[in-house]
Formats: sequence, structure tokens, C-alpha cells
Amino acid sequence: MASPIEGHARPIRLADIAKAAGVSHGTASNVFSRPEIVRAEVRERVKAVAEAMGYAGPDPKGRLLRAGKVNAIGVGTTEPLSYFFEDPFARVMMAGISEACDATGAGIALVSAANQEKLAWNIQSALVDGFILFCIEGGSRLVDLTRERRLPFVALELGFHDETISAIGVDNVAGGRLAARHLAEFGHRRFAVLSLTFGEDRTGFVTPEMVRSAIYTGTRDRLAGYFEELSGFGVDTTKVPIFETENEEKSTRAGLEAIFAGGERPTAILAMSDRMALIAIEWLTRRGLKVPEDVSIVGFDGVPDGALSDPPLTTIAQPITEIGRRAAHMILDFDGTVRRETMGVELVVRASTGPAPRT
Amino acid sequence: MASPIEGHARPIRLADIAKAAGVSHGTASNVFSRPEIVRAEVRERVKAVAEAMGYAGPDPKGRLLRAGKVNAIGVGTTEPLSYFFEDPFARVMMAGISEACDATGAGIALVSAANQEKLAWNIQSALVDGFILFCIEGGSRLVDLTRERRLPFVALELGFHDETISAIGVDNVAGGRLAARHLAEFGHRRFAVLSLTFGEDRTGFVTPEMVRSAIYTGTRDRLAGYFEELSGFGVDTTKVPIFETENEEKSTRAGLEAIFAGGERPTAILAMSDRMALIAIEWLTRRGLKVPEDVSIVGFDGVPDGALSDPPLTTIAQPITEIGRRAAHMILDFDGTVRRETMGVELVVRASTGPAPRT
DNA sequence: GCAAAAATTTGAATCGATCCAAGAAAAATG
DNA sequence: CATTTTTCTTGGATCGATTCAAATTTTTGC
Repeated sequence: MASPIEGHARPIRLADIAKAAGVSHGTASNVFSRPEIVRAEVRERVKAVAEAMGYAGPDPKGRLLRAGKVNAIGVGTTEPLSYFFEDPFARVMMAGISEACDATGAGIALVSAANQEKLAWNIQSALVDGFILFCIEGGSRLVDLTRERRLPFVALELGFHDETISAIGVDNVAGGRLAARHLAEFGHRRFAVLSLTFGEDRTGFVTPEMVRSAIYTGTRDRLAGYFEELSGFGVDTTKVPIFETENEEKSTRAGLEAIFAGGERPTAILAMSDRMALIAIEWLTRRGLKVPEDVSIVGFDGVPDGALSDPPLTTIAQPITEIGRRAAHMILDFDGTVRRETMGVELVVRASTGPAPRT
Repeated sequence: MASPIEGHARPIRLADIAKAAGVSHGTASNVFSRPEIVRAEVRERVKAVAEAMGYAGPDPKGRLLRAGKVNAIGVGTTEPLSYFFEDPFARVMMAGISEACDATGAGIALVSAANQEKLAWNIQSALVDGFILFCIEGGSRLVDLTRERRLPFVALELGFHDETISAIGVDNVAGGRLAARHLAEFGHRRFAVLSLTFGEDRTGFVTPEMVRSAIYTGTRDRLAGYFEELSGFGVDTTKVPIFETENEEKSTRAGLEAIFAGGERPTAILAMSDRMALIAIEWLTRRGLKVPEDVSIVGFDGVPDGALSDPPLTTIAQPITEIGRRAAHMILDFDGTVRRETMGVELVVRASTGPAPRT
């Protein structure tokens, strides 16, 4: 009855508590952030007043401005947010990042820049101390935008070459060689490559000309690894069909159709991602071709799903979790320098590869 | 050479730009946030100065304090952060939350409160407009802490009864009945329950006494559903063993050991989570018992992994994605009221259940 | 009981922006 | 050219806290 008008009560601020308790701002602040330096009696009184007035505790917004550090790292991508929870590669990577963040108590802010207009705004307004960027597609725009924030950031899976930014990647050439050698040693001589894109968004067969002018160095290097090794086994790589896809079902299927339409069918497929490899296994099996009896397949990435497929996928495994962990540490322990790390990869032999069929 | 001492240059502020460009800070601010109201000539000049001085754009920290809204929703749990990317249930839920956030352009901040001290701090200092709480275990402490922030929040999978907070849950009784009826109709009469915990962290067989004093209503309701239905089929539920586990491998295995140690082995297992059901399938198969020929199993949750197991899991599916979506909307469109929603569940019949074996 | 030392408390300054009422400049009108 | 309108610009107030040097109070020592 005698209480003040309810209405949309403006939230209680620390200053209100201070006034009500008859102490200065400074003391009121100390009661919450450094209670040990406040006399017990005063501390209790202030706390009691805060409780009575329904004070929610120091607002992080205010504190943040003063403190400067958010204590959270942003993870950005051009995919929708659900990508982080649905894509197997992203999930494993995030687990690594999480681990590092858990250890230091930092939070994780997921930032999506799926549509162009919001991309800029979301990156610009994210409350984070630094960024980890998943540079899948449209990576360069994401990098440019992030650079403007002038916060520490690391690019993962960077598709293009830029020495001025911190990045963690894998040795794609070595991975390519490992995959190709494994198949060649099984006696395979007729290959096909299911490739990631070399430049702009396009799908279809790739000409040597396009390979030479590749923008995405990751794709280029994996292919280089494949071909270097195959050449060593006497394979005429100019005859190996390369089909670039967008790393999803539709274009990968189209690639398979195209590859298997010709007369000289490959006995081995080099896929630049586990995703594509898994799609290929399914496609082939459905077509009545046996993996690995008729066609062998090697993937690239080493996502956990690969172990569960039928048959389980032979692949080039990246140390995904470790990459995530390191990326997080680069941000958390940022020292102002540009760091570039290249991680090793490993051939994981499972059941999707076997001896070449006798023709 | 003639440049100012580099050192640890204090970041450039909007005020610095304003001074350098010879305009007021108000105008400088407008150049970035409402460029259309600034005369073109002035706008370009300020932008040029900003560019030249290496200004990173308005700092979100400052903007935030003024604006009040963070434009991000926090998702909290007492598990480590990696839980969000590794647990199948969480992943599907997060996909739903992501969807809603993507649609409105909001970000997601992951907040873990894995260890007690940091729990408080992480919840208190998270920069979010509201929280979605995964109340798996220790949910009540998480809720209490969050309540103090006086921000909108929704509890998911809330294990205990509290009418004063917003929550989204499922009809556990109905789910329990569905599962039990399905098995009973297959002729099963000897059951065992693999249960979630009823109260404090403990594992082991549960007495009727403990069921009666259950703290976690979710567990209690699922069990009630099971038993109501079984009674209807003439099963003496007082003889049905109930083993509570912590929903992970070790205690679930222990439960199975205990259940199958006795003379009267069950022909059907009612598991309160898919996780436990999946562990049970594996355990039984390894023991040489066939699922469903020897033992039928029904899970609860409806995580995607259930469709991939061997045999695929029959389960009570929750509309997980939809729950996530709704939870996010509750925060995004918060209107100051407490909302409580109960979602329906669905029996998904796959291959882990079949006719009771003839004894 | 008094000075010196230790423990508390104070309040102005600061963090980095946005907002808005009022004033100034430019453009339009007669 | 004077006046009215319209368009920009200005600078103080504000968002909600923390910090730190200086002032004050309490303790300690003799």
C-alpha cells in the first residue's frame, strides 16, 4: 500500500544499495568483489540491505567495461549455429576447445555469420576476448571482418595462404601422400578424386588449369600429395578424374555419378573429407558395388563417424581435438605474436580399403 | 622514427577519433551507429581519420553498457563444456536452440559450472540476456544461482517440482506407460528397471521407501508410468527390481550385473534413458544374450544414436529439437511471465523389442 | 594517554560508448 | 535579404560498475 509505485521498476544498482546502507560506492563494491577488506559489521549490513532490496548482484555489464576482459572466446563460422552441434568435425574440434576453456574457466560464445548482413554485425558486436575462426567457405571475408576487431584470432583449416594471420592447419601434402601410397600399395592404379573446391563455389570436373590457379591451398595441397605419390607408382595423373564438390550429399552424389559414368571405372577413390567418403560408401553400396572388394575409399579428417560406418572408413586422421585445444590456448595465452602451426596427420587403416580387384 | 612510442599502445577510443577529426564525440558516434544522419562530408572525414588511426570500431563493451541488451542467450549446465558437443541429447537440444537463435540473429554463450566455486562465478558473470538451464544433476543449485541474476530463464528436464520457475518438460508418466505397455503387449511379464536417480547421488537397488521420498520428479514419474501400466497387465510391480544409475557406463553395467545375477532373470528392461539402453544392449550382446530374442529393451529420450545401434533401439522419443526451439523463444520473447510447458512423447518402435521368449 | 601503525572507508576518476535536448548551420521560402 | 524550416552538430548526462590515492577510524605499542 505504502510501497512505491511498482510499474516497471528500474533494476536496482549498486549505487542504490550504497545509499540505502549509508556507505560509499567504493565500500558497497568491495562488499561484493573483495568482501575480506570490509569490516564484518558493515559487510553484513550492506548485504542485508541488498537482500532486502532485491539486488541481483553486481551487473556484469558494468563490471566488464571497467575490467576490460570478457573471459570468453568467440568461435565464428559462416555456417548457421547448428553447424557446431551437427557437423562431426566441428563437434570434435569444439570438444578440444571446450577442454581448454574448461581448464581456465573461460566461456565460449558461438557466433554465426550465416547471412551476409548479419555476418558483419555479429562479428563486430560479439563480446569476446578473441576469436577462433572456422574457415570453411567464405573464409576470407570472415577473416577480414574479424581482423577489423583487432582482437587476437586464429584461423582453422584456413583454405588460403596468408602469412600475416595466426593459423593452425595440418600437413595436407603429407596426408595426401599417405592416402595415395596406401592405395597404391594395395595395387590400385585407376583412381578418382572427390575433391573440395579449389576456388569459387562451383562443382564439377576440374581441369589442370583450375588446379594451377587454385585459391584454396588446402585443396591444392591434398591433391598435390595424392599426385606426387601416385606418379611415383607410375600412375598417369593427368588421366585421374577430379570432381570438386561442396562437401555435401548432392554434389558428392553428382560427382560419383559422373565418375562412374565413364568406361574406365576407378578401383579406388581418394576423398578429401570423411563426409564425402562416407557418402561415397553409401552410394556405392546402394549401387551394388562392394567396398572394398570392388572399390576402395580413403577419407580425410578422421571424424568419429568414420569408425561406425559399414565398412569402417580408412582415413587420414587429423589431430582434431588437439587442434581445438591449441587454438583455444593461442587466444587464452595470447602474446601478441602471429603463430602458425602445422600439425601432422596419420593414416588410420580400417576396412574401406583393400587389394585392387583383378580385372 | 618520428612515430610515437609504440609500447603497449592503449587502444584507440571513439573519443580519440572525435578529437582528431575535430568533431564532438556525439557526431563521431553517429558516424558509426547512424551514419545516415551525418553530413556526407563529415562522415567521410571521420571515417578517414578512424581508418588512419587504426580504430577498431565502436567497442561492444561500451555499447553494451548503454544498450543494456547483450543479444545472446546463455545455456548453462553443471557438466563440463564439452558436454554440449559430446552428449547426443544435448546436441539435439542445442540444434533446436541454435535454430531459434539463428532466426533472430542472437548468439549463444555456453556456460559451464562444472566445479562448485566456478559455478557461481560463471553464472554470475555471464554476459547474456537470459538462461536456458540443463538441469541434469545438481539442478537445484544451478537454478538457485541463476535465479539470483534476476534474468529470464527456463529450466529444461527439471528433475524437481517448483511451480515458480519457467520450465519445459515432457509427460514422463505417459512416456513410462507407453514403454511398459509396448513390452507387456509383447507378452513380457518379468521386468527390470534401469533408473535414473531418485534423489542424492547414489547407485544401487531402490526400495519402495526411496521411491516414495523421491526428490527428482522426472525419475519418479517415469517409474510411475511404468508401474501403472504393468499393474494393469497383472504384473506384481513390487517384485520388479529397480536399479538407479548415474546414466553412464560404470554404474549401468553394475546395475545389469546385479539384475542378471539373480535367479529370475527379466525378459524385458525398461531404461529411463537411451544412453543406458544402449549400454545395456552392448552388455547383453557381449554376454551372449540376444536382443530382442532373449531380452527386450526400451529406452527413453529418442536420441539419433538409437537408430544406429545394433539392433536399433525402441524408445520413447521426446521432441528434443522442439523443446530446444521453444526454450530459446521463451528467452528471446520473454514477457515477464512464468511459463510451464509439458510436451508429449512418442513410442518409436525399432528392433530392440520383440515377443517374450517362451520359458 | 598519546603517537605511530594498521585497517577501513571515501569519493572522484575511469572504462567506452549512446542518447537527447538545445544550439548552430544550411536550405528553403516569400 | 530576412525569416522560417530543415538538417546537422554539440556536449552534458547516463549506463553500472571498479580502482586508487587520500582521509578517517581503529589498533597497537609503550
